[in-house]
Amino acid sequence: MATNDTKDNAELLKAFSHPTRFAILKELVAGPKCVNDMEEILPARQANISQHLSVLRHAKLVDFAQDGILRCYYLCRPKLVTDLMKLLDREERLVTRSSESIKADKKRLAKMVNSENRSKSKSAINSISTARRKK
Amino acid sequence: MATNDTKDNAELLKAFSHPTRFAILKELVAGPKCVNDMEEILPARQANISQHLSVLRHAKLVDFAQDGILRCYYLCRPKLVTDLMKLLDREERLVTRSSESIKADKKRLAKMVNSENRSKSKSAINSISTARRKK
DNA sequence: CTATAATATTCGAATAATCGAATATTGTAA
DNA sequence: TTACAATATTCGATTATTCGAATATTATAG
Repeated sequence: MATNDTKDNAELLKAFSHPTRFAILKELVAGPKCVNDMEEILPARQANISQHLSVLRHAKLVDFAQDGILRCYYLCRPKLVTDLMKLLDREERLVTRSSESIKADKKRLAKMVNSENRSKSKSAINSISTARRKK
Repeated sequence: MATNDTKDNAELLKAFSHPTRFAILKELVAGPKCVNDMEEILPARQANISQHLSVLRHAKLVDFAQDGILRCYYLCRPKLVTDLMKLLDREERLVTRSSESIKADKKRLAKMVNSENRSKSKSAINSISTARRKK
């Protein structure tokens, strides 16, 4: 059961989560670009862009092809990046829930779990919280 | 044409990009939870979880319903969160590109742009870089 | 070789994020 | 009321990020 790549996932998202790096990725969605080109477009200095590219490289989000003196950067996981961008462009109405609707959910969930496995210990059918404070 | 929500997007992703916050979101995908419940599951102290929940709240990723003394947190943009999780679970083979393939791309792109609008200035059909250094 | 353009790296200083300890708040039961 | 359980907030101290300036590297033209 593959859990806890949580840390890796969080780390990957951290690479996305700086305005300049995000902008770089957005640029690269449109096609490969040299640092040259990026400097024209982004409000950041050469060294800084280089630093951010290095972060993106370590996150395995970009790579580059060298052409003489130029380095042309491209997305090395283009689907991940473009799909993430699309996700973020989507609008989603904010859900609001009442504690009653949540309790109803828990009841439903408990029932399902129950009918799937009648030998497990049951809990939290009426209480909204299933936990007791730690020692 | 809506550009530069870049900063907002980066900020949203920053909310995701801490291991504890990511873990909280993951928990909430399975259903609403009280802080109580989270403390049981996560390797973090009460105050810290509260702090992270506050960050998530400001990012409008979670909200809570109060039931007496309990606060039951839930995802207020569940689709965004679950779809993002799914994206991250996907595997994508890393693309590698040669500078030749990139040049070919640029040529193709230039041709398309050209045939769409013949009056725009053309550039960078043969050079991999389209930019000149700033002053 | 040498000069140069493109890019990377190093190094501090400034800023931001994180966490625990202590304390505050709040709803309810007694 | 008072006490208590659940949660939030505040406050520093620690650590991590970020950025610019200066410098280094590297490929090529001459």
